[in-house]
Amino acid sequence: MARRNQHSREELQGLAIQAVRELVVEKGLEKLSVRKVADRIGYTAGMLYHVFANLDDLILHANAATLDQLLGDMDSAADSSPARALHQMASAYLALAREQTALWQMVFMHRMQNAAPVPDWYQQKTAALFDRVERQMAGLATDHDPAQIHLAARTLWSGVHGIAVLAAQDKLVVAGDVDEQAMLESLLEHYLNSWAGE
Amino acid sequence: MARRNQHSREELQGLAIQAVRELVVEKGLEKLSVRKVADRIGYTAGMLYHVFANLDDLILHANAATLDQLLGDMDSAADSSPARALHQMASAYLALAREQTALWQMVFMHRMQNAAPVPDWYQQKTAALFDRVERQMAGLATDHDPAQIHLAARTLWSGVHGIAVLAAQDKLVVAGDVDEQAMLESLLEHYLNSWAGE
DNA sequence: ACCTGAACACCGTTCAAGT
DNA sequence: ACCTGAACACCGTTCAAGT
Repeated sequence: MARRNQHSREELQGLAIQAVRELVVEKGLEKLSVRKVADRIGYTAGMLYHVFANLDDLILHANAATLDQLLGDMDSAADSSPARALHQMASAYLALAREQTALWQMVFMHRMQNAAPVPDWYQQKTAALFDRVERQMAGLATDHDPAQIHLAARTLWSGVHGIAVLAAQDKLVVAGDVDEQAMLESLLEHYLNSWAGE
Repeated sequence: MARRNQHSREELQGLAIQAVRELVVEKGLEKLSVRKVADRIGYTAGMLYHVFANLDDLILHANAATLDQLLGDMDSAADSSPARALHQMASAYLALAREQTALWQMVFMHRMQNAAPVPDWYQQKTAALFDRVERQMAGLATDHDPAQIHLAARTLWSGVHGIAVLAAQDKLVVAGDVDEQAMLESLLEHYLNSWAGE
């Protein structure tokens, strides 16, 4: 058999992406396979290679949906004062790691095979994330030059990311005796205190 | 054939661990396989299951060597003043991520299969790392209670870890326009400034 | 044009059988 | 007791061939 034509190319992509997200939530990233994705949507594994370049490409597209969701959450915090906005953005970032651990892990822990470069469209999405932070930092300390703001934004957000890593790990590995939300507040308060000048 | 008996059980373990570390440095974690490890040391894959529980167990043992090296580097910084010791420890942590990226990645990015729990002996090694940090933090602010010191140590070190993640990523994915050493100094200076009270 | 299904080159893991 | 080698149940990926 062949030529079923029940779905357009775009519908097929959407179905596959949805299946990836479901499977990863149900069984975890390490159990994900092209064959299982194909099974779930009622096609063969070979078909997916007509619609995606390979498994990495498929995962990247599934991650794009998660990143868009995160960017949306972070944007809805942008109206508050810079300090409040940064707190809310960090909380949104941590919430994803805690509540959607598997999806968060797929975004931030998945490494490309063959050390293949991450495509441009994807890198732009992750760069957009740092931009949101930088913009708020700029509003917080108007006397700092752009290079200082760039460095501080990346420093602060690396810290937030590190806490999210710990939160995701603890949820998966061992229930830690840590309050990640408290760590987040400690980081933001003390770092910004000193950086923005009290 | 069988019963070659050229190596003791302990020698076999050492050979396998060494082969894992070499292979991961040469080809990366995603290319590592039980069969390749066995090939490199001149045995069959089956043999490794008489000496290790499975691939995760083998990787954990290889990671133990890296963690011991890191703990050693961090300990040799313990003589300085608390603030200087923390800077040196953080630099040692970052140096591992930058210079031994593949080994660092295997320690901090490898997830267990089947969501199996990380064994006790391994968790104690990673806990030892936080202990080193906590001890220095205690020396820095004698008026803070143990719970505050515990929280601050984990917060600061999550930040250091986040910067190391970024450094490893940039080295593998795309040469970033970031100076991670400067980020480290920014984090330590500002966080400790405010936390320890100016 | 769209999709299949078989094939290729791999995996981790187990375990009866050889010495 | 020590280790092999074959087997099992999987992988990602390709592509000639069917409709």
